[in-house]
Amino acid sequence: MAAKRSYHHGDLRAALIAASFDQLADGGLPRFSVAAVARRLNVSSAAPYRHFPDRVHLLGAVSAVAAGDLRAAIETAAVEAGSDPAARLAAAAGAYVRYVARTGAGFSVIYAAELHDFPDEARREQTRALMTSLLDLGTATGVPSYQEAVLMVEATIAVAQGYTSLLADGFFARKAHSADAVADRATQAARSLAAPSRGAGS
Amino acid sequence: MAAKRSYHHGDLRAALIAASFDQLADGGLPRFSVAAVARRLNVSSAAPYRHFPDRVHLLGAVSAVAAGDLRAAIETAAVEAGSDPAARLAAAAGAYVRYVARTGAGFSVIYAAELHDFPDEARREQTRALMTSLLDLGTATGVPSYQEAVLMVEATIAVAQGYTSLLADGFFARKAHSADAVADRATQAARSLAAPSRGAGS
DNA sequence: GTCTATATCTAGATAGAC
DNA sequence: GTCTATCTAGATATAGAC
Repeated sequence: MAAKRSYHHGDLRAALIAASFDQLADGGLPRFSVAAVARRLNVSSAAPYRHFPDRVHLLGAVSAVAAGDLRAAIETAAVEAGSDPAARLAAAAGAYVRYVARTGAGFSVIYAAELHDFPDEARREQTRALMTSLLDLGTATGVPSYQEAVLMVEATIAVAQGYTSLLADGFFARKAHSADAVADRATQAARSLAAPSRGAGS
Repeated sequence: MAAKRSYHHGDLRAALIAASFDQLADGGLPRFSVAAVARRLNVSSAAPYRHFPDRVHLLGAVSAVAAGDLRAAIETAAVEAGSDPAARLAAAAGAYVRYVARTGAGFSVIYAAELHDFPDEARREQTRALMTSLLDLGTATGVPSYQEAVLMVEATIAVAQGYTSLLADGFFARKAHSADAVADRATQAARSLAAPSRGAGS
C-alpha cells in the first residue's frame, strides 16, 4: 500500500512548491489540492500547513515562481530568436507553450481568479515584470502606438494560450503531437500576427 | 435559506442539461458537479441520477448539445461575414468566443479528457460535424493543400480558445472588456493569420 | 419521477503528541 | 517540523419510500 511516511525533509517549503508544479503538470488546476501535493512528497496532509496558512497561499507562491521562470524563458527565447522584433515576440509564444507544457503553470495559474483578492507583494512584482517583458517585446516591433503594442501582445499571448489549452485538453491527442511541435506552430502563428497589412518596415 | 423543494419538473432531463450550461458559464468545468446542477433546479441531489447514470454521462450530453449549438453559431457567423473565405473562417473565431463566453461550454468541455473513454455515438456525430464545418471553412480559403487547411483551422481555433481562456481566467478583468469586444479582437487576430505575408507552411 | 436518507470518498483545516 | 487524529464540508452514487 502507501509508501511508508518516515520522510523528514530539509526544506519542505521549497519541496512543496516543486511538487506543486509536478501536480499542476499532471492534472492541471482542477485537480490541484494541498493533499495531493503532500501525497507526492510522502508527508502528511497536515505538513504543508506549517509552511503555508492555506491552499491559496501555496498557489500564490507557485504563481510567483512561475511568473519569474516564465519571464526568464521568454527572455531566453527572444535572445535566441535574433534581432527581428516580430520574430522575438513570436518566439515568446513558443516559449510559453513549452514552459506550460512542461510545468503546467501558465497564465491560468499565474493570474488565477482565486488569487485576485490575495495581496502578495512578491508575487505582484513577478507578474508585473513578466508583463513588462512582454510589452517591451511588443513595443519593439515598431507599431505606431503603445495601444497597438498592447493589442499585439495580447494577441500573441492568446495564440500561445490557445495552443496550450488545446494541448492540455487532449485536442491533439490522436495525432500524438509533441509539445515542441505544437510550440513551433504557436511560434509560426504568432509570427503571422505581426506581419499583416502594416509591416514593420525594414 | 434554501428555497423549498416542492418542485416537480415536466422534463427534468432537458432542464438538467440547460442548468449544466448555466453552471459551466458560472464556474467552469472545475466547479461543475452534479450536485451543483441539482441545486440550481431545486431538486434533490439524487434526482439527476434517474436521467443520467453518472456525472460523465451528463457531461457527455452537454458536450453533444454544445457541439451542435457551436456549429450552428459558426455557420451563422460565416454567412454574416459575407463571401471572403478568410473573413468567414475568422468570423468562426469570433463566434466561438461569443458562444463560450455565454455558455461556458467550449472545446475544453466538448473534448474534455474525462469523455475520451466514453463512446456516445450521438455525441461523436455532433463533434464530427463541428470539425467538418470548420475544415470546410479552412479548405475554402484556397490554401494549397488539405494539410495546410488543417493547420490554419487549428491556428484559428487556437486564437479563439486563447482569447476565451484569458477572458474566463479574468486576464482582461481590470479593463472590464466585454465579451463582444474580446470576440472582435479574436476575429481580427484570426483574420491576420490568413494574410499571406509569410508562407504558413514553409 | 422525485423525494429522503445514507454510505463512501476526498479535500481543507486545526489540535495536540513527539 | 512533522506526525496522528479529528472535524467540517461537499461530491458521487445507491436504496427504498411515496
